[in-house]
Amino acid sequence: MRRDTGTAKYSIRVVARLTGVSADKLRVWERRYGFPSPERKPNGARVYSDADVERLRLIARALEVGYRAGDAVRADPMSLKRQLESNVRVVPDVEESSVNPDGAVDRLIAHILDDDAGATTNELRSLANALGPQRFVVEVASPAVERVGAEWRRGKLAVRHEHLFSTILATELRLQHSVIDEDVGAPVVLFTTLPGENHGLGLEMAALYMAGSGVSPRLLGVDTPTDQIVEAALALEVSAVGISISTAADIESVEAGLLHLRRSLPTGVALWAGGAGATRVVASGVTRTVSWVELDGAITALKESEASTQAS
Amino acid sequence: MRRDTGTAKYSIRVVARLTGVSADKLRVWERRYGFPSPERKPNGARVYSDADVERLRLIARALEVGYRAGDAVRADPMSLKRQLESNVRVVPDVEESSVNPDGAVDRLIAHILDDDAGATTNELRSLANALGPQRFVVEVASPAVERVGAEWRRGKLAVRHEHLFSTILATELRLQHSVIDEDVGAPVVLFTTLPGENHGLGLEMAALYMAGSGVSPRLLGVDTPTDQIVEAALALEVSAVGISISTAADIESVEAGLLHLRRSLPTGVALWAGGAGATRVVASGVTRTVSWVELDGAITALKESEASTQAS
DNA sequence: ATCGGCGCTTTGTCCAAGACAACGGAGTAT
DNA sequence: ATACTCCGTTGTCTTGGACAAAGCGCCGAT
Repeated sequence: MRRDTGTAKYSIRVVARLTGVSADKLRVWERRYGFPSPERKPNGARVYSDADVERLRLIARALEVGYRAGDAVRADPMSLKRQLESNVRVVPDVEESSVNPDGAVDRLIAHILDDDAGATTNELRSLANALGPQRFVVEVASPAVERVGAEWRRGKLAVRHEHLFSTILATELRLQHSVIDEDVGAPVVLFTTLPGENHGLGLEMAALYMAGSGVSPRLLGVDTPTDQIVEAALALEVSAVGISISTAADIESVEAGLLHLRRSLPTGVALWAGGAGATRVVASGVTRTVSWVELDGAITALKESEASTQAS
Repeated sequence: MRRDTGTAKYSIRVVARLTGVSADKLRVWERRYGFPSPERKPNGARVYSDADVERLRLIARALEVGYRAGDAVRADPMSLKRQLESNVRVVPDVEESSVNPDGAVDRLIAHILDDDAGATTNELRSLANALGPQRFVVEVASPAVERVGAEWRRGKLAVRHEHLFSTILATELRLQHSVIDEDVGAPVVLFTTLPGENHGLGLEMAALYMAGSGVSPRLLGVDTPTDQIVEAALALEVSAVGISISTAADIESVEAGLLHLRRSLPTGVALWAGGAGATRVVASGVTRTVSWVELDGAITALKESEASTQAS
């Protein structure tokens, strides 16, 4: 992302906020381990790059999982990334210090009940750093959204709690997303909702999930007319279009919208229907991606067909 | 507060958190003005007392109102307290900066027309970094939103362009917001929209603007029932509630909602109506903040009343 | 084999003094 | 009045050093 016109530069304070690594730590790591060694302004002030921030986030993740600072900072970023993705706990058992997605949702609910936006944000951020994009979406964000809905139906949470949580989670999802670098050759997928559908959290989660698995998501916001979806898909030359459908959606208009989309989109462009409301979708030519595993399958299939057509 | 020993002791880090005065500032004030001059642990680490924290809070409030640091730190605490209670504003309010969006908005429109999300993001980010939160909102974000609406009405931009731009701008606004740290003692303001209102960009802009001017905004998302707004306001102990109203809003239900809010909220809690649709609002007890200057005025008034009532 | 001490190492935070950019006020020239 | 320069103020950044807490590894005793 954004590497064409001179990469973004960050001061030490901004990097500290973006990565959760204190300014003191950044300096002492530089002194001891040689990374990060940012450029300097004429007066000596450190100027960090996007690449620095990205690698620092990786390191922050490693630390949360149990790596030792020196090892994580000195490690080769690529292999470190592989290590983290292979999901291997370096520290064997660990009385589940901070990385316990199960208790995490409980903690989040408690913070929301307290109307404590700051604590909720902190919890989400450290979880996101520890787990990485995909696990964060699958193990935290998605269950938390369901749980909030359930607690609301049980009457334990008020509407305002749900609103507050949605806002905070959406912010965190976008923040995480904005830091991920895009692969240049990655297939592009357009995410949006049909007219009348105003629930956008599913889009944000899907987008972050994709961004972490080598796909370039493009968000078009909610409540988009079908012809506009088609136009955007053509203009962006996307490989697939993802539609998020909530439980509250009117199934008939959804079906109609999906069929219209399927007819209007080029056959080479896949059409995915995700979200809790997508279980009811039966339209042909539409891939249902209700669970994250299914979404994963769709991504894999997309990449494969991409690779094969590209070979021609 | 006991005599010699036994009072609570705080490390520099804790004091920074407690008072909102950064550790750097604490040290440099000590060096320059002689206060605070805490005791030391054998190894030299500073140990602050309750009295230090109390006086620092006072100083922080004085700074907020416009005192110069050196004066406030050196001032006798008792007379400083009296000064603050007498509700005198030292610094006159801010002169409105000249609205000069350069060609930035034009460039943004061009990028949106190209469906170029990356370039749009780049442009927005560098503008935000260059201008700072408030000027970014006033001189870029706000005019750009208006301009996109105008171009859409002229038929130059399609709905999808507007959706795309809204998504990107909202992301950037939240990103900028997340980098700002909150003042501890800052008044809290709740931002949301009334039921039926789904346009949230105004909220994001207002929130970022506020965050840059010493107020802690709390976003509650769009389309919130009035009783939920009231509950949230009470739970968060906010000083004001900001309602964003778009041009498309139904003026009658808006008026009804505002009146209901005004009746249900404590009299001490201000009620602001902002956004393009707020020009038509006539409800009494509601402060109209249609322009950014008006919002500034409301913020100033809020801080003043805050400072005077806090003298308990 | 397991457990409890005991040093060595790692790591994060704190310290001191200095530098400087951003800002505002005061004085001066146009 | 307006614009300009100069200077004091203020907050944040810098370096390199110090150290406490926690982690880690080793060793001997049970």
